[in-house]
Amino acid sequence: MTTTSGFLLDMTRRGLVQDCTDSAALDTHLNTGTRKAYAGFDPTADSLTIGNLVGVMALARFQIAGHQPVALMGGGTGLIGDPSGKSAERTLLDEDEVRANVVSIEESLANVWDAAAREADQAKVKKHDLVTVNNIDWLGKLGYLEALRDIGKFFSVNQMMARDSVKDRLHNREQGISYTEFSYMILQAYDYAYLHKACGVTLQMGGSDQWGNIVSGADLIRRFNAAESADADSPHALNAFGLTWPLITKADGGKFGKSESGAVWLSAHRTSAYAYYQFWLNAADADVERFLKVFTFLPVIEISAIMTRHGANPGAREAQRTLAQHATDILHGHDARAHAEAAAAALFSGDVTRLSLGTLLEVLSSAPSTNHDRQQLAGDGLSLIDLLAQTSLAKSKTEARQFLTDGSVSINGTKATLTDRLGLNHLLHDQIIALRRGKKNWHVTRWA
RNA sequence: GGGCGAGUGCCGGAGUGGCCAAUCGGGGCAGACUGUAAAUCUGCUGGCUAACGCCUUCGGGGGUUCGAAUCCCUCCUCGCCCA
Repeated sequence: MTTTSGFLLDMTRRGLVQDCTDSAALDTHLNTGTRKAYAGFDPTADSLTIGNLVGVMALARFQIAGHQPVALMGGGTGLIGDPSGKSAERTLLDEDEVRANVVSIEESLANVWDAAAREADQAKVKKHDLVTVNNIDWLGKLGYLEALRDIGKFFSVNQMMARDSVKDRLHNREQGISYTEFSYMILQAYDYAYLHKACGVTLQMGGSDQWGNIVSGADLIRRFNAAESADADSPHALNAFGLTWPLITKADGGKFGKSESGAVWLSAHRTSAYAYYQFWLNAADADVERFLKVFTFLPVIEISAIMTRHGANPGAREAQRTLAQHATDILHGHDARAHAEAAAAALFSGDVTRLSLGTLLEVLSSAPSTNHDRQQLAGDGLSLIDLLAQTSLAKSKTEARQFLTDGSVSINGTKATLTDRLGLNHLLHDQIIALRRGKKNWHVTRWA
């Protein structure tokens, strides 16, 4: 076998290894065959967020290294809720909702797997397409008595209680932990055991907060094997590895994954390609190198070269631009990336008048909009103050006046004044007027 | 059940009969500068008005007073202490 599994090395270079069970054995394991690894995702919403992207990228890297990635959708465990890092009991979702979420999430990630496949081709690696599994398919069939007999007996309650995630909740009188959530770790450990036995998965990956769950799974596999065969030291039994990456942080201490408009999602219908591109473009200098390593497929050497150039001329922000381009390419595809860039160019130059109607609408598709009666534009026209108060740009006429006095508002890219009135001549393509407040806040008014 | 204390604008926190739309700080928004960054500086931060000014706000309701966030009654909520 001539695999070039530099997977562990690559992950390490990118700063993506926090903890790893027996790294030497894992390295050998990965270098001596095509392996299967999985990472889990919670379908608690119809889209993953950017925080989940590390896991998605890790699976993609695994594939590019010539292995077989498996994405586990926690359709079953999602019905329960992971107590890790949660200070309060979760609200339970129903099964239909979770199934729909899984479908939506899968769709949003299609581009990532395509991108990974291309990388694999380029690296001339035999690619093994990602497999998606949903744990409701086996957890759903698991009977309660069966679970207690076959799985529960391998778990020590004493050990479970010692977990930080449990301890925190146990010592919190106001937010105790229900038996349901307490059982979560058993289910997750069982997932690994199930995938290990049914599909030959030998590595589970996750964020550092999942370390406990991952180790529990590996333990369970060993215990199953010990119970089944007298020879607990059989090679098969030992082939259950775990790997975690550190939580992604920002240098300024802020929470990673938040933009000014809230969480950054991976589904285009939640966070547009444009907004996604902007999110990465706005990365701080202190963060951009790490982000390049974690969120792009660019070789580490190349990233170093980019950072050297960036250091020489930070104003050009080559690093941020490269990051935004690659990250957007991977998630939304090249076309969407190109549109996002064109949109940014038009929006930040403020020159929207030369854009075609199609481009204009697309560029501003993520901006809020309102519909108006074009009769108002006839004759003397409409006072800009009055209109602003009706849009998302100002919440009252007083505020609108304020912004106009400050010189913060522009009509179709031209600075507006307090006394400006809107007329038919302002219409772009005879149907819309684009208003902007400050540098980045756009609002589309449609006139029919 | 008893005692004490507190509830103010997005948040923290002043104000204890008129000068209070309410000091100040944080946050937010905008302008200048800049690299669509950071830092810094400036302005704004209940609503209406071109403006004088007017209207609605200080836990809810009621009252005293020419006049209340400020005094009284009552209700609600929260914190602390004692049973």
